Amino acid sequence: MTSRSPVIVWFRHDLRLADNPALHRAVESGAPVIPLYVLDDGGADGVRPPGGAGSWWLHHSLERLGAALARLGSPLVLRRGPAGQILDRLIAETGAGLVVWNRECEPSAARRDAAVREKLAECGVAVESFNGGLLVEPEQVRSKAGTPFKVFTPFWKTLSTAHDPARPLPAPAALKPPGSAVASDVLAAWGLLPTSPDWAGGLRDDWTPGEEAAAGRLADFLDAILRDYRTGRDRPGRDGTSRLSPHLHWGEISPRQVWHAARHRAEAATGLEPAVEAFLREIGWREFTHGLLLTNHDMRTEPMDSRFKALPWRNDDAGLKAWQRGRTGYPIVDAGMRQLWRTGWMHNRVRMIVGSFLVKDLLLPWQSGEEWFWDTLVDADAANNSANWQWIAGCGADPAPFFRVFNPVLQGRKFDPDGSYVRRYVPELERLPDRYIHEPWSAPAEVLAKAGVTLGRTYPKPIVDHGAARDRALEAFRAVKAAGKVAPPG
DNA sequence: TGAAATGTTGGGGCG
DNA sequence: ACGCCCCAACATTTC
Repeated sequence: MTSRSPVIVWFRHDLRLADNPALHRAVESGAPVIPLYVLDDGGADGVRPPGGAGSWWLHHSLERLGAALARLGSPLVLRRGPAGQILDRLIAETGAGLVVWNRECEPSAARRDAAVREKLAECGVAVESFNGGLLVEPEQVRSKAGTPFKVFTPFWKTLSTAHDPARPLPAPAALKPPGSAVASDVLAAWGLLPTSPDWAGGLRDDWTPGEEAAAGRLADFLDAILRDYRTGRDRPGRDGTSRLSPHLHWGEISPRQVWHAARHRAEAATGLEPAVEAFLREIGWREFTHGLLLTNHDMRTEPMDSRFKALPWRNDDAGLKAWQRGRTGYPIVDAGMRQLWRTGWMHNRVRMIVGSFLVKDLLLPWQSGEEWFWDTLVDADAANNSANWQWIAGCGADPAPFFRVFNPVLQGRKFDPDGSYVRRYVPELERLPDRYIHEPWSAPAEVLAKAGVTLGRTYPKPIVDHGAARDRALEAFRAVKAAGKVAPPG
């Protein structure tokens, strides 16, 4: 390959300049660089297109990336359609001799990439791929027996001690543009933003997509939030988590950047080590769920513990709708679902509570929760979303025990003791005293009246009785677990 | 990264 | 002073 023959950098979930191995490789080659993003929203390759909230994020992230690439000298090329065809055409137009990308774990994307690679090889175009999205490639984290870990803790112990995540690569200083301009779609014409109605106001208020904002958020988190992370991360009414999930999902920041920045803090300041450990452990869960995709290709739809296929899920459209819209009558659940609907994100503690409520209290299939989250979360991620739903349903790898049923009142009292989270997202309960904020149905009539609450009118009555629902779930789950058990000898 | 039921303990009121 | 009971606080087990 001559240095005149351009290199195509195919961007996917790596919408950044810094620590981007594929981009770095292209720039190092000295050849002209053509940055490309392909939107395959018809799902021709079998890759699930982003949902509504994800599309909103993608639009803005591409906007930022495009501006940054243009500043460096080679604008981002946007094309729409099946990736293989798009690449063929672009290679024909530009004479590119090398295509580079950072690898994806999601099975249909990996299949697509393998097919593209093979097809390009036949035409004499080289492909190089890199690990840009994980601390360590999942194939490299193995038990002593050489098998993938099924339990998180030993996985993380091995990864964090036996491996040393690579140092982040610098962002390129400049890009050599191709000889002549390459045609690109206009981003606005992709229709990734909502129009009628424009429901993205809450997303705009809470989020700034893009690499610069991601780096800023990491710095703020390390400066101001990390110190109290171990308790603060469980308090949804506070800004106590990193909120990096959408930035990580879209690759605006890499886990290696996060890892090294956090480790550096732990070395520079005393007393931070436990907080850094707790935080990086969460990054570890991301690694773990991505690795699961390698051996569980249908993790999105099929329970990893196949006994759960027999679970007698209910069919209850009204219940599902009440859950989706935050009208279950349980304030902490409704606050969570409304935070999701309004801002495209939900605090992790509350994700567990609403997940438990859907799967255990309503006995509705975890897949319906997965689908709703896919459409509404800005950080919706094939690995995390599926694995975490399976975790809460009890059918995943290293799952929550089936008998662990969250009590929405106790969880509310414990993690939102002053009711600030509920009041922010369920304003019709704003004036209820703390004592009743998580269980309005047990407030005396005069307290409700004084707070302007009429149950069943201004705020729903609970759609299920938690105690009874818990018993129902335990019975259903116990039967399923027992059915698959091998009878003990004797 | 639970909750509820059940068991244990120890202090204090009281006869 | 002592035994008895009550019950909160904590620990254990069970789902």
